[in-house]
Amino acid sequence: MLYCLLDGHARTSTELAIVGGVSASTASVHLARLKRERLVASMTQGKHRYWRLEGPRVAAALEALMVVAGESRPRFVPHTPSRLRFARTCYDHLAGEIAVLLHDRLRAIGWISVRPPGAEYEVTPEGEKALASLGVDVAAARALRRRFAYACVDWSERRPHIAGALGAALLQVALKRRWVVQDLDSRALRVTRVGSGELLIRFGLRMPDTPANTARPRSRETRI
Amino acid sequence: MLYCLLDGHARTSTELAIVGGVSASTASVHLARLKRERLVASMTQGKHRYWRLEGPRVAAALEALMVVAGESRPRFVPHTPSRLRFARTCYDHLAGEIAVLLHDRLRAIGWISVRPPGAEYEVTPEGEKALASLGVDVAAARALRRRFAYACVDWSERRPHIAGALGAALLQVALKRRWVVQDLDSRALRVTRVGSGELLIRFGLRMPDTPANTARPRSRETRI
DNA sequence: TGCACGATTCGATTAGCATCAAAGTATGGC
DNA sequence: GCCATACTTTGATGCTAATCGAATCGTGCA
Repeated sequence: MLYCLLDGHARTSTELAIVGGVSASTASVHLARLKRERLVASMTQGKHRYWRLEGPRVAAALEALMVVAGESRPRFVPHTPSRLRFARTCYDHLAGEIAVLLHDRLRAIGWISVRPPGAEYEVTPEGEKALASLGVDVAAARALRRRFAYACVDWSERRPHIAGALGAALLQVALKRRWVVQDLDSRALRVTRVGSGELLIRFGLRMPDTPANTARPRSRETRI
Repeated sequence: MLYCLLDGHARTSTELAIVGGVSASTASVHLARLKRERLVASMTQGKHRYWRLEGPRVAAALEALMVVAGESRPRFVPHTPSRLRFARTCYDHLAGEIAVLLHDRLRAIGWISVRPPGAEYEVTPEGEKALASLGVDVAAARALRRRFAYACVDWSERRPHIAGALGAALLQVALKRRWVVQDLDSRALRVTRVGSGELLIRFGLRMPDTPANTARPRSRETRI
C-alpha cells in the first residue's frame, strides 16, 4: 500500500485494500495505524477518504528500503523506456520531466500557488487570464466533480507536477494545439516542433534535442 | 542491533545480543537471517565473529527510517556539542571531520589501500616508509593481537575513517607531537597551532579557523 | 590434550499480530 | 426521508514468528 502511494497519487482505502490484496477492514486498520505513526495522512472529501504519504521523508525511507530490498535477490528489471521519462501521460495529465519543468515554471511566474494543507494548487487571477488565452477554461475545470489541482509526484523525476482537473485540461490543450502527440500504444508523448517552440517562447522551457527526443538514448534508466 | 551497527563498528553477536536485550541464541537467529537478506555481513576472526552492515545502502535505509521514526513522537535531542563533530576520539582513534579528511587524503596519496572484502585497509610500502618518518611503527601495529585497520563510519560525517591498530597508532603520534590535545573530560580534541600547520604542510588539510575551532559556532548540529 | 569461551542449532513454548465478518457510522443521491 | 455506498470499528480466530534453554560445534589457551 505504501509503495503504491509512492507515486504521489492519493488513493481511497478501498483502492489500497485491492492493491494490498486484503479486505477493506484490514486495510482500514492498517491505514489507521500508519496514520497514528505519521506515515500517511488522510483527507476526507465527502464519503471518500484519500490517503497519501505523510511527506517526502516517508517517501525517502520507502525508496531507501526499495534499494535494499532490490539488492537482496535477483530482481526483475523492467527497463523503462527512456522516452517515458521525458514526457508521458499519467492517467489524464502530463507527467515526466516536461511536466515537472512546466510545474516549476508555472509556480515561478505565479500562475499557480500552493496551499499549505496537503498539496492543493490554486490558480491565481493572473494565471486564470493567461490560461484562458491558451484555451484552458479554469472555471469549467473548477466546476468539475473532481479534485481541481494537486501535486502528483512523478515516479521518474520524484518531483511534483500538476494533476487533477487542471492537469487534465492542460494536457487537453497541449494535445489540441499539437504541442505534444500521443504514441498509439503507450503512455509516451512526443513533443512536436511546434510544441517545442511554443514551450520555449511562452515558458522559457528548452526541450532537449526535439523533435528527436524519442530516439535519443538517455544516460540512466530508472528502476521499476 | 542494526542501529547499533550504524556507527560502522563491527560487533560480535554477544555484544549485539546485549544491545538488543535478547539472548545470544536469539541474536544469532536474527543475524543469520539478516545475513541471508544481505543486510549485514560477517567476518570470522578466531572464535569471534564480527558483524557489520552490508553496505552504505543499508546504512542509508536505516538513516531514512530513523528520520521517519524520529518524527513520530516527541524525541529527545541531546544537542551534540559542535566541537565533537570536528575532532574527537572514537575509543582509541581519531574521529570526526578531521579523521575523515585524513582518511581521504591518505587514500588519495596512496599510503593506504582498501581491500575489497569488508573494509580492511592495507598500508602500501610507500605509506609504511612515510608513516615511519612520522613515528608510526606500522609493523608493530600489524603484530598486535587486534584488527589492524578498518573503516569506522563516523556518526557525524557518515564517512569512513581509519580504526584499528593503525588508527590508534596515528592518534598516539598526533597526541605525542601535540598536533591535537585532549579535553580533560570529554572525547573532544582540539587541533593546536602546530598541528594545524603540520596537517596543512604534510597533507594539504586546511583546518577551519584553528586554533579557535572549539569556540566557533557551527551551522548545523547533528542528531543523536 | 583438555578446558573455557564464544557462537550456533534445535525444539518447544507462547505472545502477539494479521485477518476477516458483521455491525456501526457517515455521506450523497433520489 | 430512505436507501446505496464508502468506510471504520469491534471481536473472535488462526497462525506466524520471536523467544529461550539445552545441546552442539569450533577456536584459543594452558
